[in-house]
Amino acid sequence: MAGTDAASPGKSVTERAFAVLMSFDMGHRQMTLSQISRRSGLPVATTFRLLNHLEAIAAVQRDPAGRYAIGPKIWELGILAPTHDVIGMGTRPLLLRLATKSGMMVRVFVCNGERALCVEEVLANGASAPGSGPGMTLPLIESAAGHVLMGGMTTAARSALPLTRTAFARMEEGIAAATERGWAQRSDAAGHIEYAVPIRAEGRPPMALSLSTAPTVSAATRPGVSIETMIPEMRGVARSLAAILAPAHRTGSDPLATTRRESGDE
Amino acid sequence: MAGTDAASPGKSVTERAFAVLMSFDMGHRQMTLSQISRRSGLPVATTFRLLNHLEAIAAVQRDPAGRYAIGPKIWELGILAPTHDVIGMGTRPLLLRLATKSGMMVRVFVCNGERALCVEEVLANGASAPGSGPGMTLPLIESAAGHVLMGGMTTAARSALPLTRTAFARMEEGIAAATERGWAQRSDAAGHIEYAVPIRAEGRPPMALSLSTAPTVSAATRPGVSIETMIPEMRGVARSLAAILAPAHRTGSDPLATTRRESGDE
DNA sequence: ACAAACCTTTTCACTCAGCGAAAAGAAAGC
DNA sequence: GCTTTCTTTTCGCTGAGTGAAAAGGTTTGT
Repeated sequence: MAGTDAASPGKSVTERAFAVLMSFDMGHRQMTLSQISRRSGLPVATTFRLLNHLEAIAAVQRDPAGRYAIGPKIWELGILAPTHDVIGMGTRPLLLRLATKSGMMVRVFVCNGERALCVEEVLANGASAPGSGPGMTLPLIESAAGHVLMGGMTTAARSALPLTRTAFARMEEGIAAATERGWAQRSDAAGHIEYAVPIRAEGRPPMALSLSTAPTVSAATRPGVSIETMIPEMRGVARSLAAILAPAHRTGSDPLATTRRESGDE
Repeated sequence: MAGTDAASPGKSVTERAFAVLMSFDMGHRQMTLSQISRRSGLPVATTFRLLNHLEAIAAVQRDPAGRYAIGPKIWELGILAPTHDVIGMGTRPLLLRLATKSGMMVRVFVCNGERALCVEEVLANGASAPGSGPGMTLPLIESAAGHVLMGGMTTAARSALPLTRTAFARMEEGIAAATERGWAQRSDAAGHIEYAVPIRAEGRPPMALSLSTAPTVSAATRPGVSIETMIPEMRGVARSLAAILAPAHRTGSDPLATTRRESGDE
Protein backbone atom coordinates (compact mmCIF):
# COMPACT_ATOMS: atom_id res chain seq x y z
CA MET A 1 0.00 0.00 0.00
CA ALA A 2 1.41 3.36 -1.00
CA GLY A 3 -0.45 5.88 1.13
CA THR A 4 -3.95 5.56 2.48
CA ASP A 5 -6.22 5.78 -0.52
CA ALA A 6 -5.83 9.08 -2.24
CA ALA A 7 -9.13 8.79 -4.08
CA SER A 8 -12.52 10.03 -2.86
CA PRO A 9 -13.60 13.59 -2.04
CA GLY A 10 -11.88 15.94 0.32
CA LYS A 11 -8.58 15.30 -1.39
CA SER A 12 -6.93 18.08 -3.30
CA VAL A 13 -5.70 17.58 -6.83
CA THR A 14 -2.18 18.23 -5.65
CA GLU A 15 -2.55 15.43 -3.16
CA ARG A 16 -3.76 13.12 -5.90
CA ALA A 17 -0.96 14.08 -8.25
CA PHE A 18 1.53 13.30 -5.53
CA ALA A 19 -0.25 10.09 -4.65
CA VAL A 20 0.68 9.06 -8.16
CA LEU A 21 4.30 10.07 -7.69
CA MET A 22 4.54 8.55 -4.24
CA SER A 23 3.37 5.19 -5.49
CA PHE A 24 6.92 4.87 -6.76
CA ASP A 25 9.46 3.46 -4.36
CA MET A 26 12.78 1.64 -4.40
CA GLY A 27 11.07 -1.61 -5.31
CA HIS A 28 8.89 0.07 -7.93
CA ARG A 29 11.01 2.43 -9.94
CA GLN A 30 9.13 1.88 -13.14
CA MET A 31 5.54 0.89 -13.39
CA THR A 32 2.70 0.52 -15.84
CA LEU A 33 -0.38 2.70 -15.70
CA SER A 34 -2.54 0.10 -14.03
CA GLN A 35 0.12 -0.72 -11.49
CA ILE A 36 0.27 2.92 -10.50
CA SER A 37 -3.50 3.11 -10.42
CA ARG A 38 -3.69 0.13 -8.09
CA ARG A 39 -0.90 1.29 -5.79
CA SER A 40 -2.18 4.85 -5.51
CA GLY A 41 -5.80 3.81 -5.01
CA LEU A 42 -6.92 6.15 -7.78
CA PRO A 43 -9.21 5.16 -10.68
CA VAL A 44 -7.39 4.31 -13.89
CA ALA A 45 -8.82 7.21 -15.87
CA THR A 46 -7.77 9.68 -13.21
CA THR A 47 -4.34 8.16 -12.94
CA PHE A 48 -4.00 8.30 -16.68
CA ARG A 49 -4.91 11.97 -16.88
CA LEU A 50 -2.60 12.89 -14.02
CA LEU A 51 0.26 10.97 -15.55
CA ASN A 52 -0.31 12.82 -18.81
CA HIS A 53 -0.05 16.13 -17.02
CA LEU A 54 3.02 14.98 -15.15
CA GLU A 55 4.66 13.70 -18.28
CA ALA A 56 4.06 17.01 -20.04
CA ILE A 57 6.33 18.68 -17.52
CA ALA A 58 8.88 15.85 -17.28
CA ALA A 59 7.84 15.02 -13.74
CA VAL A 60 7.47 11.50 -15.03
CA GLN A 61 9.09 9.80 -17.97
CA ARG A 62 8.16 6.80 -20.08
CA ASP A 63 10.68 4.17 -21.08
CA PRO A 64 10.66 2.59 -24.52
CA ALA A 65 8.29 -0.10 -23.22
CA GLY A 66 5.76 2.56 -22.21
CA ARG A 67 6.30 2.17 -18.49
CA TYR A 68 6.43 5.20 -16.28
CA ALA A 69 9.32 6.33 -14.10
CA ILE A 70 10.13 9.44 -12.11
CA GLY A 71 11.30 12.13 -14.50
CA PRO A 72 14.42 14.26 -14.58
CA LYS A 73 12.52 17.35 -13.47
CA ILE A 74 11.83 15.82 -10.08
CA TRP A 75 15.45 14.86 -9.75
CA GLU A 76 16.48 18.38 -10.64
CA LEU A 77 14.16 19.77 -7.97
CA GLY A 78 15.27 17.18 -5.46
CA ILE A 79 18.89 18.26 -5.45
CA LEU A 80 17.70 21.75 -4.49
CA ALA A 81 16.29 20.41 -1.21
CA PRO A 82 18.21 21.37 1.93
CA THR A 83 18.25 17.65 2.55
CA HIS A 84 20.60 17.19 -0.35
CA ASP A 85 23.40 19.32 1.06
CA VAL A 86 24.56 16.49 3.29
CA ILE A 87 25.78 14.79 0.15
CA GLY A 88 28.75 16.04 -1.77
CA MET A 89 29.73 18.96 0.40
CA GLY A 90 32.81 17.42 1.84
CA THR A 91 30.96 15.51 4.51
CA ARG A 92 31.89 12.06 3.30
CA PRO A 93 35.44 11.96 4.65
CA LEU A 94 34.10 12.86 8.08
CA LEU A 95 31.56 10.07 7.99
CA LEU A 96 34.00 7.59 6.54
CA ARG A 97 36.48 8.27 9.34
CA LEU A 98 33.76 7.58 11.90
CA ALA A 99 32.76 4.40 10.09
CA THR A 100 36.34 3.18 10.05
CA LYS A 101 37.01 4.04 13.65
CA SER A 102 33.84 2.36 14.88
CA GLY A 103 33.50 -0.44 12.39
CA MET A 104 29.81 0.39 12.32
CA MET A 105 27.40 1.74 9.74
CA VAL A 106 27.16 5.52 9.74
CA ARG A 107 24.02 7.29 8.54
CA VAL A 108 22.49 10.74 8.46
CA PHE A 109 18.72 11.05 8.78
CA VAL A 110 16.18 13.83 8.32
CA CYS A 111 12.55 13.83 9.32
CA ASN A 112 10.03 13.08 6.58
CA GLY A 113 6.46 12.75 7.79
CA GLU A 114 6.32 9.88 10.24
CA ARG A 115 9.54 8.36 9.04
CA ALA A 116 13.22 9.06 9.31
CA LEU A 117 14.69 9.43 5.85
CA CYS A 118 18.26 8.30 5.29
CA VAL A 119 20.20 10.93 3.37
CA GLU A 120 23.65 9.41 3.47
CA GLU A 121 25.06 6.08 4.43
CA VAL A 122 28.71 5.15 4.81
CA LEU A 123 30.21 1.82 5.71
CA ALA A 124 33.85 1.34 6.54
CA ASN A 125 34.24 -0.66 3.35
CA GLY A 126 32.47 1.65 0.91
CA ALA A 127 29.47 -0.08 -0.70
CA SER A 128 26.06 0.15 0.99
CA ALA A 129 24.27 -2.71 2.63
CA PRO A 130 21.65 -4.41 0.43
CA GLY A 131 18.17 -2.93 0.83
CA SER A 132 19.71 0.01 2.58
CA GLY A 133 21.37 3.26 1.50
CA PRO A 134 20.21 6.80 0.84
CA GLY A 135 16.46 7.05 0.34
CA MET A 136 15.74 4.27 2.80
CA THR A 137 13.35 5.14 5.61
CA LEU A 138 12.68 3.99 9.17
CA PRO A 139 9.67 4.64 11.41
CA LEU A 140 10.41 7.55 13.75
CA ILE A 141 9.23 5.58 16.76
CA GLU A 142 11.30 2.52 16.06
CA SER A 143 14.72 4.05 15.65
CA ALA A 144 17.25 5.93 17.72
CA ALA A 145 17.58 8.44 14.88
CA GLY A 146 13.82 8.90 14.96
CA HIS A 147 13.87 9.65 18.67
CA VAL A 148 16.54 12.27 18.20
CA LEU A 149 14.58 13.84 15.35
CA MET A 150 11.38 13.88 17.35
CA GLY A 151 13.23 15.77 20.04
CA GLY A 152 13.35 18.66 17.60
CA MET A 153 9.60 18.59 16.96
CA THR A 154 6.89 20.30 18.95
CA THR A 155 4.70 18.14 21.16
CA ALA A 156 1.81 19.12 18.92
CA ALA A 157 3.61 17.75 15.87
CA ARG A 158 4.46 14.54 17.69
CA SER A 159 0.88 14.02 18.82
CA ALA A 160 -0.08 13.81 15.14
CA LEU A 161 1.57 10.39 15.04
CA PRO A 162 -0.86 7.50 15.18
CA LEU A 163 -0.26 6.11 18.68
CA THR A 164 -2.33 5.01 21.64
CA ARG A 165 -2.52 7.31 24.61
CA THR A 166 -0.14 5.23 26.71
CA ALA A 167 2.29 4.55 23.89
CA PHE A 168 2.43 8.29 23.34
CA ALA A 169 3.16 8.98 27.02
CA ARG A 170 5.90 6.36 27.05
CA MET A 171 7.39 7.82 23.90
CA GLU A 172 7.31 11.38 25.26
CA GLU A 173 9.23 10.19 28.30
CA GLY A 174 11.82 8.44 26.18
CA ILE A 175 12.29 11.48 24.00
CA ALA A 176 12.62 13.80 26.97
CA ALA A 177 15.32 11.57 28.44
CA ALA A 178 17.17 11.27 25.13
CA THR A 179 17.02 15.00 24.52
CA GLU A 180 18.26 15.62 28.05
CA ARG A 181 21.37 13.50 27.74
CA GLY A 182 21.92 14.35 24.09
CA TRP A 183 21.75 10.92 22.51
CA ALA A 184 19.39 8.02 21.91
CA GLN A 185 19.89 4.29 21.83
CA ARG A 186 17.83 1.43 20.54
CA SER A 187 18.28 -2.26 19.97
CA ASP A 188 15.91 -4.38 17.97
CA ALA A 189 14.80 -7.97 18.44
CA ALA A 190 17.71 -9.29 16.38
CA GLY A 191 20.13 -7.70 18.82
CA HIS A 192 21.29 -4.93 16.53
CA ILE A 193 22.18 -1.73 18.28
CA GLU A 194 21.78 1.85 17.08
CA TYR A 195 23.03 5.08 18.61
CA ALA A 196 22.00 8.54 17.44
CA VAL A 197 22.91 12.12 18.22
CA PRO A 198 21.36 15.34 16.87
CA ILE A 199 22.96 17.50 14.21
CA ARG A 200 21.80 21.03 14.74
CA ALA A 201 22.90 23.26 11.88
CA GLU A 202 21.83 26.87 12.06
CA GLY A 203 18.63 27.72 10.23
CA ARG A 204 18.23 24.16 9.02
CA PRO A 205 15.77 21.44 9.96
CA PRO A 206 17.19 19.07 12.57
CA MET A 207 19.08 15.99 11.42
CA ALA A 208 20.38 12.92 13.18
CA LEU A 209 23.71 11.13 13.01
CA SER A 210 23.25 7.44 13.52
CA LEU A 211 25.66 4.60 14.22
CA SER A 212 24.45 1.03 13.99
CA THR A 213 25.79 -2.49 13.97
CA ALA A 214 23.28 -3.83 11.47
CA PRO A 215 23.60 -5.39 9.09
CA THR A 216 27.34 -5.96 9.37
CA VAL A 217 27.50 -7.63 12.74
CA SER A 218 31.24 -7.26 13.00
CA ALA A 219 31.72 -4.49 15.56
CA ALA A 220 30.86 -3.92 19.22
CA THR A 221 33.63 -6.22 20.34
CA ARG A 222 36.30 -4.15 18.67
CA PRO A 223 38.87 -2.85 21.18
CA GLY A 224 38.16 0.68 22.31
CA VAL A 225 34.72 0.75 20.75
CA SER A 226 32.01 1.16 23.33
CA ILE A 227 29.14 3.47 23.98
CA GLU A 228 31.34 5.56 26.26
CA THR A 229 33.93 6.18 23.59
CA MET A 230 31.58 6.45 20.63
CA ILE A 231 29.08 9.01 21.85
CA PRO A 232 31.73 11.73 22.22
CA GLU A 233 33.10 10.79 18.82
CA MET A 234 29.65 11.13 17.30
CA ARG A 235 29.09 14.44 19.01
CA GLY A 236 32.30 15.75 17.51
CA VAL A 237 31.34 14.62 14.02
CA ALA A 238 27.84 16.06 14.45
CA ARG A 239 29.31 19.41 15.40
CA SER A 240 31.63 19.38 12.40
CA LEU A 241 28.75 18.51 10.11
CA ALA A 242 26.69 21.34 11.53
CA ALA A 243 29.56 23.71 10.90
CA ILE A 244 29.92 22.57 7.29
CA LEU A 245 26.19 22.76 6.61
CA ALA A 246 25.24 25.97 8.37
CA PRO A 247 26.75 28.66 6.16
CA ALA A 248 25.78 27.04 2.87
CA HIS A 249 22.15 27.31 3.82
CA ARG A 250 22.11 30.97 2.99
CA THR A 251 22.98 30.28 -0.64
CA GLY A 252 20.64 32.05 -2.99
CA SER A 253 18.87 34.16 -0.45
CA ASP A 254 20.17 36.83 1.90
CA PRO A 255 23.95 36.82 1.94
CA LEU A 256 23.81 39.31 4.80
CA ALA A 257 21.19 39.03 7.48
CA THR A 258 17.43 39.30 7.90
CA THR A 259 14.73 39.65 5.28
CA ARG A 260 15.66 42.20 2.71
CA ARG A 261 13.73 42.85 -0.47
CA GLU A 262 15.42 40.94 -3.28
CA SER A 263 16.21 43.00 -6.34
CA GLY A 264 15.46 40.81 -9.37
CA ASP A 265 12.62 38.63 -8.20
CA GLU A 266 10.02 38.38 -10.92
CA MET B 1 11.00 34.67 -14.86
CA ALA B 2 10.65 30.98 -14.08
CA GLY B 3 8.64 29.49 -16.93
CA THR B 4 6.15 31.34 -19.07
CA ASP B 5 3.36 32.43 -16.80
CA ALA B 6 1.62 29.49 -15.26
CA ALA B 7 -1.48 31.49 -14.38
CA SER B 8 -4.48 32.01 -16.66
CA PRO B 9 -6.98 29.42 -17.86
CA GLY B 10 -6.12 26.34 -19.84
CA LYS B 11 -3.51 25.40 -17.28
CA SER B 12 -4.02 22.30 -15.21
CA VAL B 13 -3.72 22.37 -11.46
CA THR B 14 -0.80 20.02 -11.71
CA GLU B 15 0.93 22.45 -13.97
CA ARG B 16 0.35 25.25 -11.49
CA ALA B 17 1.55 23.21 -8.54
CA PHE B 18 4.72 22.46 -10.43
CA ALA B 19 5.07 26.05 -11.51
CA VAL B 20 5.41 26.75 -7.81
CA LEU B 21 8.02 24.05 -7.37
CA MET B 22 9.90 25.01 -10.49
CA SER B 23 10.25 28.57 -9.37
CA PHE B 24 13.02 27.21 -7.18
CA ASP B 25 16.45 26.99 -8.73
CA MET B 26 20.07 26.93 -7.67
CA GLY B 27 20.03 30.64 -7.03
CA HIS B 28 16.70 30.46 -5.20
CA ARG B 29 16.74 27.52 -2.86
CA GLN B 30 14.61 29.15 -0.24
CA MET B 31 12.05 31.80 -0.88
CA THR B 32 9.22 33.69 0.73
CA LEU B 33 5.63 33.31 -0.38
CA SER B 34 5.55 36.52 -2.37
CA GLN B 35 8.85 35.77 -4.02
CA ILE B 36 7.48 32.45 -5.21
CA SER B 37 4.26 34.13 -6.31
CA ARG B 38 6.19 36.61 -8.39
CA ARG B 39 8.55 34.10 -9.92
CA SER B 40 5.82 31.61 -10.79
CA GLY B 41 3.47 34.25 -12.16
CA LEU B 42 0.63 32.97 -9.99
CA PRO B 43 -1.59 35.14 -7.77
CA VAL B 44 -0.52 35.22 -4.12
CA ALA B 45 -3.67 33.56 -2.84
CA THR B 46 -3.27 30.71 -5.30
CA THR B 47 0.40 30.32 -4.51
CA PHE B 48 -0.42 30.29 -0.84
CA ARG B 49 -3.02 27.57 -1.20
CA LEU B 50 -0.77 25.45 -3.36
CA LEU B 51 2.14 25.81 -0.97
CA ASN B 52 -0.12 24.72 1.86
CA HIS B 53 -1.05 21.59 -0.02
CA LEU B 54 2.55 20.95 -0.91
CA GLU B 55 3.71 21.47 2.64
CA ALA B 56 1.10 19.02 3.93
CA ILE B 57 2.84 16.27 2.00
CA ALA B 58 6.39 17.46 2.66
CA ALA B 59 6.90 18.43 -0.96
CA VAL B 60 7.99 21.77 0.44
CA GLN B 61 9.38 22.66 3.81
CA ARG B 62 9.53 25.87 5.81
CA ASP B 63 12.64 26.97 7.63
CA PRO B 64 12.51 28.62 11.05
CA ALA B 65 12.20 32.02 9.35
CA GLY B 66 9.08 30.88 7.52
CA ARG B 67 10.71 30.69 4.13
CA TYR B 68 9.91 27.83 1.82
CA ALA B 69 12.31 25.28 0.43
CA ILE B 70 12.00 22.05 -1.52
CA GLY B 71 10.97 19.30 0.91
CA PRO B 72 12.51 15.94 1.66
CA LYS B 73 9.71 14.11 -0.15
CA ILE B 74 10.79 15.53 -3.48
CA TRP B 75 14.35 14.55 -2.75
CA GLU B 76 13.22 11.05 -1.88
CA LEU B 77 11.33 10.81 -5.16
CA GLY B 78 14.20 12.32 -7.10
CA ILE B 79 16.65 9.59 -6.22
CA LEU B 80 14.20 7.09 -7.70
CA ALA B 81 14.56 8.72 -11.12
CA PRO B 82 16.51 6.68 -13.68
CA THR B 83 18.55 9.84 -14.04
CA HIS B 84 19.96 9.29 -10.58
CA ASP B 85 21.58 5.94 -11.34
CA VAL B 86 24.51 7.63 -12.99
CA ILE B 87 25.55 8.74 -9.52
CA GLY B 88 26.89 6.31 -6.98
CA MET B 89 26.80 3.14 -9.01
CA GLY B 90 30.49 2.78 -9.49
CA THR B 91 30.58 5.17 -12.44
CA ARG B 92 32.77 7.78 -10.77
CA PRO B 93 36.11 5.99 -11.13
CA LEU B 94 35.46 5.63 -14.86
CA LEU B 95 34.72 9.31 -15.25
CA LEU B 96 37.61 10.35 -13.04
CA ARG B 97 40.03 8.32 -15.12
CA LEU B 98 38.81 10.08 -18.24
CA ALA B 99 39.11 13.45 -16.54
CA THR B 100 42.66 12.72 -15.47
CA LYS B 101 43.73 11.37 -18.83
CA SER B 102 42.28 14.32 -20.73
CA GLY B 103 42.75 17.09 -18.21
CA MET B 104 39.26 18.23 -19.16
CA MET B 105 35.92 18.45 -17.42
CA VAL B 106 33.82 15.31 -17.74
CA ARG B 107 30.04 15.44 -17.54
CA VAL B 108 27.03 13.26 -18.12
CA PHE B 109 23.85 14.84 -19.45
CA VAL B 110 20.25 13.76 -19.88
CA CYS B 111 17.52 15.49 -21.81
CA ASN B 112 15.10 17.60 -19.79
CA GLY B 113 12.62 19.55 -21.86
CA GLU B 114 14.58 21.94 -24.05
CA ARG B 115 17.68 21.74 -21.94
CA ALA B 116 20.45 19.28 -21.27
CA LEU B 117 20.57 18.47 -17.57
CA CYS B 118 23.93 17.72 -16.00
CA VAL B 119 23.71 14.61 -13.83
CA GLU B 120 27.33 14.18 -12.91
CA GLU B 121 30.44 16.29 -13.24
CA VAL B 122 33.99 15.21 -12.57
CA LEU B 123 37.14 17.26 -12.79
CA ALA B 124 40.61 15.81 -12.60
CA ASN B 125 41.10 17.58 -9.28
CA GLY B 126 37.82 16.64 -7.57
CA ALA B 127 35.79 19.79 -6.71
CA SER B 128 33.30 21.16 -9.24
CA ALA B 129 33.66 24.42 -11.10
CA PRO B 130 31.78 27.32 -9.53
CA GLY B 131 28.26 27.76 -10.91
CA SER B 132 28.53 24.32 -12.40
CA GLY B 133 28.01 20.78 -11.16
CA PRO B 134 25.10 18.35 -11.09
CA GLY B 135 21.76 20.06 -11.63
CA MET B 136 23.20 22.63 -13.99
CA THR B 137 21.52 22.88 -17.39
CA LEU B 138 22.49 23.93 -20.91
CA PRO B 139 20.27 24.70 -23.90
CA LEU B 140 20.04 21.67 -26.18
CA ILE B 141 20.84 23.73 -29.27
CA GLU B 142 23.92 25.36 -27.81
CA SER B 143 25.86 22.38 -26.60
CA ALA B 144 27.56 19.35 -28.04
CA ALA B 145 25.84 17.21 -25.41
CA GLY B 146 22.52 18.70 -26.52
CA HIS B 147 23.14 17.75 -30.13
CA VAL B 148 23.92 14.20 -29.16
CA LEU B 149 20.78 14.03 -27.05
CA MET B 150 18.65 15.45 -29.83
CA GLY B 151 19.93 12.69 -32.06
CA GLY B 152 17.94 10.30 -29.90
CA MET B 153 14.73 12.28 -30.29
CA THR B 154 12.16 12.01 -33.03
CA THR B 155 12.03 14.81 -35.59
CA ALA B 156 8.56 15.57 -34.26
CA ALA B 157 9.92 16.09 -30.75
CA ARG B 158 12.70 18.31 -32.06
CA SER B 159 10.30 20.46 -34.03
CA ALA B 160 8.66 21.41 -30.73
CA LEU B 161 11.70 23.54 -29.97
CA PRO B 162 11.19 27.26 -30.55
CA LEU B 163 13.30 27.88 -33.66
CA THR B 164 12.93 29.64 -36.97
CA ARG B 165 12.40 27.53 -40.05
CA THR B 166 15.96 27.97 -41.28
CA ALA B 167 17.57 27.55 -37.87
CA PHE B 168 15.66 24.31 -37.57
CA ALA B 169 16.86 23.07 -40.94
CA ARG B 170 20.45 23.96 -40.08
CA MET B 171 20.13 22.19 -36.77
CA GLU B 172 18.64 19.06 -38.34
CA GLU B 173 21.61 18.89 -40.67
CA GLY B 174 24.06 19.26 -37.81
CA ILE B 175 22.35 16.56 -35.80
CA ALA B 176 22.24 14.18 -38.75
CA ALA B 177 25.97 14.66 -39.29
CA ALA B 178 26.78 14.22 -35.60
CA THR B 179 24.62 11.11 -35.32
CA GLU B 180 26.26 9.72 -38.44
CA ARG B 181 29.82 10.00 -37.17
CA GLY B 182 28.87 9.28 -33.56
CA TRP B 183 30.06 12.43 -31.86
CA ALA B 184 29.40 16.16 -31.70
CA GLN B 185 31.64 19.13 -31.23
CA ARG B 186 31.03 22.72 -30.33
CA SER B 187 33.11 25.71 -29.42
CA ASP B 188 31.68 28.88 -27.98
CA ALA B 189 32.70 32.50 -28.47
CA ALA B 190 35.20 32.29 -25.61
CA GLY B 191 37.06 29.52 -27.43
CA HIS B 192 36.03 26.75 -25.09
CA ILE B 193 35.60 23.41 -26.78
CA GLU B 194 33.17 20.64 -25.97
CA TYR B 195 32.98 17.11 -27.34
CA ALA B 196 30.10 14.73 -26.73
CA VAL B 197 29.25 11.12 -27.49
CA PRO B 198 26.01 9.24 -26.85
CA ILE B 199 25.56 6.77 -24.00
CA ARG B 200 22.99 4.25 -25.06
CA ALA B 201 22.03 1.98 -22.21
CA GLU B 202 19.40 -0.62 -22.96
CA GLY B 203 15.85 0.38 -22.07
CA ARG B 204 16.98 3.72 -20.74
CA PRO B 205 16.57 7.26 -22.11
CA PRO B 206 19.60 8.41 -24.08
CA MET B 207 22.37 10.21 -22.25
CA ALA B 208 25.45 12.08 -23.37
CA LEU B 209 29.04 11.96 -22.20
CA SER B 210 30.66 15.34 -22.55
CA LEU B 211 34.25 16.53 -22.38
CA SER B 212 34.96 20.24 -22.24
CA THR B 213 37.83 22.62 -21.64
CA ALA B 214 35.73 25.18 -19.75
CA PRO B 215 36.21 26.53 -17.24
CA THR B 216 39.68 25.13 -16.52
CA VAL B 217 41.48 26.24 -19.66
CA SER B 218 44.47 24.03 -18.95
CA ALA B 219 44.15 21.24 -21.49
CA ALA B 220 44.13 20.91 -25.29
CA THR B 221 47.88 21.42 -25.42
CA ARG B 222 48.56 18.39 -23.25
CA PRO B 223 50.68 15.80 -25.12
CA GLY B 224 48.62 13.02 -26.60
CA VAL B 225 45.37 14.80 -26.02
CA SER B 226 43.57 15.61 -29.23
CA ILE B 227 40.20 15.01 -30.75
CA GLU B 228 41.58 11.94 -32.55
CA THR B 229 42.70 10.30 -29.33
CA MET B 230 39.86 11.48 -27.10
CA ILE B 231 36.83 10.44 -29.14
CA PRO B 232 37.75 6.74 -28.98
CA GLU B 233 38.48 7.12 -25.27
CA MET B 234 35.07 8.67 -24.77
CA ARG B 235 33.39 5.96 -26.80
CA GLY B 236 34.98 3.35 -24.59
CA VAL B 237 33.85 5.05 -21.41
CA ALA B 238 30.35 5.53 -22.84
CA ARG B 239 30.15 1.84 -23.61
CA SER B 240 31.29 0.92 -20.10
CA LEU B 241 28.74 3.28 -18.60
CA ALA B 242 25.99 1.77 -20.70
CA ALA B 243 27.03 -1.67 -19.50
CA ILE B 244 26.94 -0.60 -15.86
CA LEU B 245 23.59 1.14 -16.20
CA ALA B 246 21.69 -1.28 -18.37
CA PRO B 247 21.05 -4.24 -16.06
CA ALA B 248 20.14 -2.11 -13.04
CA HIS B 249 17.25 -0.64 -14.95
CA ARG B 250 15.19 -3.74 -14.44
CA THR B 251 15.29 -3.27 -10.69
CA GLY B 252 11.86 -3.41 -9.16
CA SER B 253 10.02 -4.65 -12.18
CA ASP B 254 10.45 -7.80 -14.17
CA PRO B 255 13.53 -9.67 -13.07
CA LEU B 256 13.01 -12.07 -15.95
CA ALA B 257 11.70 -10.87 -19.24
CA THR B 258 8.60 -9.28 -20.70
CA THR B 259 5.46 -8.04 -19.01
CA ARG B 260 4.30 -10.40 -16.37
CA ARG B 261 1.55 -9.70 -13.89
CA GLU B 262 3.18 -8.58 -10.63
CA SER B 263 2.03 -10.45 -7.56
CA GLY B 264 1.68 -7.91 -4.75
CA ASP B 265 0.64 -4.78 -6.54
CA GLU B 266 -2.15 -3.48 -4.36
C1' DA C 1 -7.68 -19.49 -34.59
C1' DC C 2 -10.57 -17.96 -31.07
C1' DA C 3 -11.56 -16.40 -26.71
C1' DA C 4 -10.53 -14.58 -22.29
C1' DA C 5 -8.07 -11.46 -19.57
C1' DC C 6 -5.69 -7.52 -19.14
C1' DC C 7 -3.97 -3.30 -20.57
C1' DT C 8 -4.21 1.68 -22.44
C1' DT C 9 -6.78 5.49 -24.28
C1' DT C 10 -11.00 8.27 -25.37
C1' DT C 11 -15.46 10.11 -24.36
C1' DC C 12 -18.82 12.78 -21.75
C1' DA C 13 -22.20 14.79 -18.40
C1' DC C 14 -21.90 16.13 -13.58
C1' DT C 15 -20.18 18.61 -9.87
C1' DC C 16 -16.73 19.70 -6.63
C1' DA C 17 -12.41 21.57 -5.91
C1' DG C 18 -9.79 25.40 -7.40
C1' DC C 19 -9.89 30.19 -8.22
C1' DG C 20 -8.42 34.96 -7.10
C1' DA C 21 -10.20 39.78 -5.77
C1' DA C 22 -10.54 41.85 -1.75
C1' DA C 23 -10.23 42.49 3.08
C1' DA C 24 -8.10 41.63 7.43
C1' DG C 25 -4.09 40.79 10.16
C1' DA C 26 1.25 40.94 10.98
C1' DA C 27 5.85 42.75 10.42
C1' DA C 28 9.22 45.61 8.77
C1' DG C 29 10.77 50.17 7.47
C1' DC C 30 10.77 55.15 7.58
C1' DG D 1 2.67 56.93 13.92
C1' DC D 2 2.12 56.17 9.25
C1' DT D 3 3.35 53.58 5.03
C1' DT D 4 4.73 49.74 2.63
C1' DT D 5 5.15 44.91 2.01
C1' DC D 6 4.16 40.46 3.42
C1' DT D 7 1.08 36.56 5.06
C1' DT D 8 -3.41 34.63 5.94
C1' DT D 9 -8.59 34.29 5.65
C1' DT D 10 -12.98 34.79 3.41
C1' DC D 11 -16.35 33.79 -0.16
C1' DG D 12 -19.34 33.47 -4.43
C1' DC D 13 -18.39 31.90 -9.17
C1' DT D 14 -17.12 28.62 -12.49
C1' DG D 15 -14.15 25.76 -15.14
C1' DA D 16 -11.14 22.11 -14.47
C1' DG D 17 -11.22 17.62 -12.54
C1' DT D 18 -13.75 13.49 -12.21
C1' DG D 19 -14.53 8.49 -13.10
C1' DA D 20 -17.99 5.06 -15.20
C1' DA D 21 -18.21 3.17 -19.33
C1' DA D 22 -17.00 1.99 -23.88
C1' DA D 23 -13.61 1.40 -27.50
C1' DG D 24 -9.25 -0.15 -29.07
C1' DG D 25 -4.68 -2.98 -28.26
C1' DT D 26 -1.80 -6.66 -26.77
C1' DT D 27 -0.65 -10.79 -24.54
C1' DT D 28 -1.88 -15.52 -22.73
C1' DG D 29 -3.97 -19.66 -22.85
C1' DT D 30 -6.34 -23.52 -25.17
